[in-house]
Amino acid sequence: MGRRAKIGTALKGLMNARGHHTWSLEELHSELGSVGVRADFSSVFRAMAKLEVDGHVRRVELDDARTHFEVTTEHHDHLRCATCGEVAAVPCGPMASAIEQLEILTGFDIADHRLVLTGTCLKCQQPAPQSEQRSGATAAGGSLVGGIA
Amino acid sequence: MGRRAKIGTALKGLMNARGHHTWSLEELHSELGSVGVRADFSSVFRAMAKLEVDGHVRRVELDDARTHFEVTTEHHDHLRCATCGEVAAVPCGPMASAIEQLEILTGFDIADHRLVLTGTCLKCQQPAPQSEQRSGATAAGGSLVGGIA
DNA sequence: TTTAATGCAAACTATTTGCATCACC
DNA sequence: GGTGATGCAAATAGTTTGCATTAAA
Repeated sequence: MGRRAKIGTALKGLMNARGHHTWSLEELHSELGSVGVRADFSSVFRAMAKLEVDGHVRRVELDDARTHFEVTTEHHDHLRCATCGEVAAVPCGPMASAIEQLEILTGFDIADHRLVLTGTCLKCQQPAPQSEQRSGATAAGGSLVGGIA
Repeated sequence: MGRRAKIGTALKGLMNARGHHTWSLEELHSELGSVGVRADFSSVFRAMAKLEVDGHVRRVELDDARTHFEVTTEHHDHLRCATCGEVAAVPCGPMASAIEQLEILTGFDIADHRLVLTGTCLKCQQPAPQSEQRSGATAAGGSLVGGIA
């Protein structure tokens, strides 16, 4: 088996340490650096590919043009704040009946779905009490939905 | 204004001639060719950018890694057959209550959503009567949903 | 003449791969 | 020694831009 799985391990640790969060390869790479693990970008890429195959992470398509990853949990959808960039996980339970209706309507046998919601999070709806703005998807957040992980 | 809007016009014609369909730049480029209009890829790119700004087309993010376009109609979501690649439009009405629930649940003010469904279309659910399989998103289809355009 | 459209080539971004090397069993 | 992990560099894929040219008002 693997004799030197340092990067993969570090990546898993990193991702698990942050609660729900989605990561681009670039974010993973640079965060890894700031945790003291130097690694080539391609190594991060390959480690993530492996983690994906092994089922530890899942590929997430936001509308970012780049691939994001998240730790594998039960299926859920994503809600992104257009202001601060925070990505929250939302349960997809509320979608169930909509999907059922769509199956009837279209005759498709729907196997999977991907929902990306865009909006404004609670914090950013405030008149900015102490300038809570950010621009990357670097929030520690995800706390909005407790029943997910 | 434009003095020579040939490509843009041809593109609009092409897209309108096909009912609902989503197009990648590559598809647009090659289809344009087979309709007899030679154009550089970058010209197609720019023409589409213009059509988008002018509101004639809309950018669609499937999970394809490439950008797709569709003629602007009322907001709807997309359902892709995993077998034949056909992309159908589905009304997003059934989503309304789900989104409402999610707003309450998360506190987000949801402004927009994007839903991509994956499944098997009616044709491909059959035992393949006369081998109806394709692999690109080249269906003339979209007829499944009448109330869309 | 002025302006937008076009073609060609090249830059860019993000991802992916080839290959030699390295660490660990 | 053998196998997988890693780093470095380069290839890809898709998109986008710079620039000179062309066509129409």
